[in-house]
Amino acid sequence: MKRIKISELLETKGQNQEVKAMGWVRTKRGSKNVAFLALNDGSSIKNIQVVIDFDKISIDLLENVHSGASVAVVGKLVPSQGKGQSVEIEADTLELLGKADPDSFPIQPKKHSLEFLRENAHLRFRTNLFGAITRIRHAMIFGVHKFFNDKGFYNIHTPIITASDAEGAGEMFRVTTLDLNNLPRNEAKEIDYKQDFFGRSSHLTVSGQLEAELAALAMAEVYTFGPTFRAENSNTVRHLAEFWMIEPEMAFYDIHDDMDLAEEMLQYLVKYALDNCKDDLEFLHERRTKENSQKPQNERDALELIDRLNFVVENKFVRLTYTEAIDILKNSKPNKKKQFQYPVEGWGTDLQSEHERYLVEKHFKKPVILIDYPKDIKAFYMKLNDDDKTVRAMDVLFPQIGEIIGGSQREENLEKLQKRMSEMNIPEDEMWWYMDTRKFGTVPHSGFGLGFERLMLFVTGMSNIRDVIPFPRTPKNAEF
RNA sequence: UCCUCCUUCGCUCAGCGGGUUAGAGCACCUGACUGUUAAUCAGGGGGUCCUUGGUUCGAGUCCAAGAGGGGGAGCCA
Repeated sequence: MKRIKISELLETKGQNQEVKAMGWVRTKRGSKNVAFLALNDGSSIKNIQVVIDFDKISIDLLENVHSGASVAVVGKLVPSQGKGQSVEIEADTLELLGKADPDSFPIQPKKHSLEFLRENAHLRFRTNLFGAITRIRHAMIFGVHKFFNDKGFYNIHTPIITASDAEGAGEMFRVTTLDLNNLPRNEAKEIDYKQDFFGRSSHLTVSGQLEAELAALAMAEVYTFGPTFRAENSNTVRHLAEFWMIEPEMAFYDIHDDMDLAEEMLQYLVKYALDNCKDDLEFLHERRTKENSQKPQNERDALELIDRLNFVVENKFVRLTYTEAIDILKNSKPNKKKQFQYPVEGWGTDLQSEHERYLVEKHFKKPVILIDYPKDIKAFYMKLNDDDKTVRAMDVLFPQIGEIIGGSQREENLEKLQKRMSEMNIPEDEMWWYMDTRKFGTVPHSGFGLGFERLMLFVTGMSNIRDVIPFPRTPKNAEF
């Protein structure tokens, strides 16, 4: 007999038809004549109730059925006599597939701390919370590809191992097959990477952008969606050493087209979650609301989760220049009252996260896109404005997350690019292939990077990035 | 990397200003209960109080170092 997914069973009318369900027991409740199993198979946040009548099934069979055990049930799908569900299965046979010894199985039908579940990341999929996050994560991945496919973008697999360490997006993980106990040296006593696997020094990618640019300057509109690695010693709720990044790159787009695309994409993806993950979002909404009610008034969310998502879908993002932002911040109450840890003094320094949070959460109360940053605090490939002081960079700032997107119009003029590279000590000879696109048929083009897990934080309302990726990689942690 | 807090049965947490046999809820086991909704009620078992060293007549409690973890900051997506 063929198994039917629980999500499908829950949508079906109970008409005494014989069905088979397989899954993991969430809870077991019993009384003298009858027992109830809440069964889950990952297809939905909802469980199906299995009714065990001791006249039909021996009570001994239930001896090893505890939370976490896997079972196969064959029985009749009937309308439920109880209140919490519309249908249930009256079991005719119950087969224990795998027991879960309650003395050692760590996931119990109760609230666990997120820290505890992180240490049990191999089993945390078995909880309502991580089931919901996992389904939403899948939907968002699918939504990303659908968005770009519908717009005629091509997906490009950019390399995960790269030999260019010129980009400066962050510290890199070295990739090598050299014997670390016996490193080959050249005449200058330096490590001789000529003898390494690729014949040169190589690393895990920190961004697919440069390669995506190469593709965009032929295919016009492309995007990458792949793993990205940063060997920075960042210990925060917003950083991972291994994360997934979405990087579109578009020929013939200027910075304004770039911002339009970023805004459209974020709204599309949030709406995609609202439309496709209703049950899971409602669960997360409830959870966050409960959590909120236990916080002091001034730390509570202004909007509840689903309202916050709707708000982003329905409202235009605010756009302003870095210079305008500095003016607002300089004249802001917290700055005058010296409540910022880093006072806003002059033009030219980067904004601290407290400043970004003030703009988004207090001043505008909307997502904000900042443009035209000072050139000295941004990367070499960003297009210089006519003022010679600022570049056509844009950052999208979100409530509670901070920077969710960083992007720019790229410098397409060869001479200007070379000048910036020499100013910033980027070796041109390693980047000959990048320069070639500016030599041959260069065009204005733009792109941005979206940290997928940061989007997941926003959509799920979770507060730690380690909880929105199945197996987080952070400093001192690569378990599982 | 810096600042700060935490580590007590399987889980979540109490534990006073050092002083008898270290507590509770959940889970587990036993029993009760006419179909329960993280069922309920009664009883039971379960602890190298993170590790090492120190102070003390006496340390879960105080001090030091180490390990692991949380939160904040920096770097960024």
